[in-house]
Amino acid sequence: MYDPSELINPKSKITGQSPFLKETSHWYFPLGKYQERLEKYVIESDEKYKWKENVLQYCRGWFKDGLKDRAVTRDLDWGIKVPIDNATGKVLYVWFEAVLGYISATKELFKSKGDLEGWRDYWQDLSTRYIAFIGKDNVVFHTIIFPSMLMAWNDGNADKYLLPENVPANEFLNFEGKKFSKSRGWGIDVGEFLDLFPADSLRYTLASNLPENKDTDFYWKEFQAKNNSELADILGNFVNRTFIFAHKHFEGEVPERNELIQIDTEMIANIKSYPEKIAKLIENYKIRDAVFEMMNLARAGNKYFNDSEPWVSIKSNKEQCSTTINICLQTIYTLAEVFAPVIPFSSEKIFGMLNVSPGMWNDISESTLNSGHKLGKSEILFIKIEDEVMDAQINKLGKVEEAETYDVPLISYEDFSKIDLRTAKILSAENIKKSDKLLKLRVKTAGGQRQIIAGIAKHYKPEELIGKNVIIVANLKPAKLMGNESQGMVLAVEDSDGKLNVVQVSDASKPGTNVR
RNA sequence: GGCGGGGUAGCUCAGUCGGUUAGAGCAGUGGAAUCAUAAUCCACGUGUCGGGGGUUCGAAUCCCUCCCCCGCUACCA
Repeated sequence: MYDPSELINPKSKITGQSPFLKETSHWYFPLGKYQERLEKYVIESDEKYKWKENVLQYCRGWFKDGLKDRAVTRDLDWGIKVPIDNATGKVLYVWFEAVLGYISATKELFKSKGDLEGWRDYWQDLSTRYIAFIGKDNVVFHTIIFPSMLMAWNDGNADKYLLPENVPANEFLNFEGKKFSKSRGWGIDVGEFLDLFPADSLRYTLASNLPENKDTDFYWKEFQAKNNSELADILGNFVNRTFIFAHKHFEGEVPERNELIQIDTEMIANIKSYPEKIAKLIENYKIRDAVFEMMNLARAGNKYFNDSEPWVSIKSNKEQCSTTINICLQTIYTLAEVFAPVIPFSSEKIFGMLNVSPGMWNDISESTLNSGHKLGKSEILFIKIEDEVMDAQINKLGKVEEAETYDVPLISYEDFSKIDLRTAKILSAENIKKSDKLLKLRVKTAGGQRQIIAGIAKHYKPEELIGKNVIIVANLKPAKLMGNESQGMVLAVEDSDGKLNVVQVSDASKPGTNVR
């Protein structure tokens, strides 16, 4: 990487001008003044709330180098103008302004609701837990810069702002092995995505593969697999088989829970332990593990259903069958509760199918549903995504990428020099009988006149070409096209409409001039 | 260049302040069952833990070195 001042003879790619140094002045934030307090803040927050190791490392690195005062203004003609008199042409540095934008946005939100003070609950109420979920590139702005700004304000004002309790930064999410890039068409727009697939399927896929420890990728195939073999096959099918069974054999009601045998008590223990386990993981920002455990509860449900064999006991021991279905339904209630943060729409559907309203997480118990409670209508929760649908998305990507990639074999200068390119003046042009593509041209070039057959009849009328100065490949081996010998080739390029345009040169070049 | 993170099974990822035969899900192979969206359940992993060197009774884990990927490093948010 070069410093701009080290470049030799630099030029702007756009204007061709050379950059020059100029003097300017800026407003600075005295970050150095806050180092001690910031270090204390980070250490204490970590002790209290257990910060992530990578986040701590970032901070330690900055502290070790020593915090330097930072310019918080820039000379740009766009951005947030510095709101003081002698600051014309100055805008706020993005990270000095963006973090404040979080507060402004909250204020705006409440203002639009007609509540001018509501924003304070989020930024100033001591019971608020301020947690910054961000990507790895933003760590220092949320652990050092913004907290120092808030400290500065808090020092001089009565209304004090909260500092983040934790900044559980994630790494980056990539797309099909490469970085997202709007300009290169690599990725998919969320809105577009949601037109095609359910939000919950996306939410589940993202949550179960969150880049908590390192960069991860979104793959269409993985999305399909997660939707089909986890959401549909494991969770969806467990819910579906239970509901169908209850409607078919128990009149759509929650059946009695009778005498418990070992697998019953084991499953009941799961209903109690999973929410606790999942809650703990979420509180420690281990979302992936939490999501995995959510699905494990559905797995346990399937296993319980399988091992209990209600399709056998319905005939031989209806009381036991009744117990099995009761416990399966309680499990489904629990699944709806624990899955709610990840797949809220499906969760709501399940509550509807159970004909109950969602409760509080801490109230989840093994007997939330009373026997005799009437169940709602059951429906399929997740539709599987077919291969063809997925392939269509993948193919779409390939096309964009192909068009953008320039990957052709290199040739040596020697190879290039073998090609004899010459200017040529078109003296005459005429259509060739029985051909709708070819034109017969007479051109003047090096070595006198010659005949060239060009495949441009669909793009030019003969008379349009006469007198044009073009470029030809002069040493191409002669070939016969539709019975006419062609002694060379005219260069042409296709425009965005698919029309061919012959490459032209100015009249100043004598016909036969070498093109280099 | 400096700082930080990462490189572990076909794929996506856990595990890393040294310690029993390195794990999970998916995919794959075989079997069981048939209530269910042909869904479910059970069984099956000889992986150069990026390469090389070192410390140690013992290294994916600590140290050195090299390679590759990502982020930050005063004007993209």
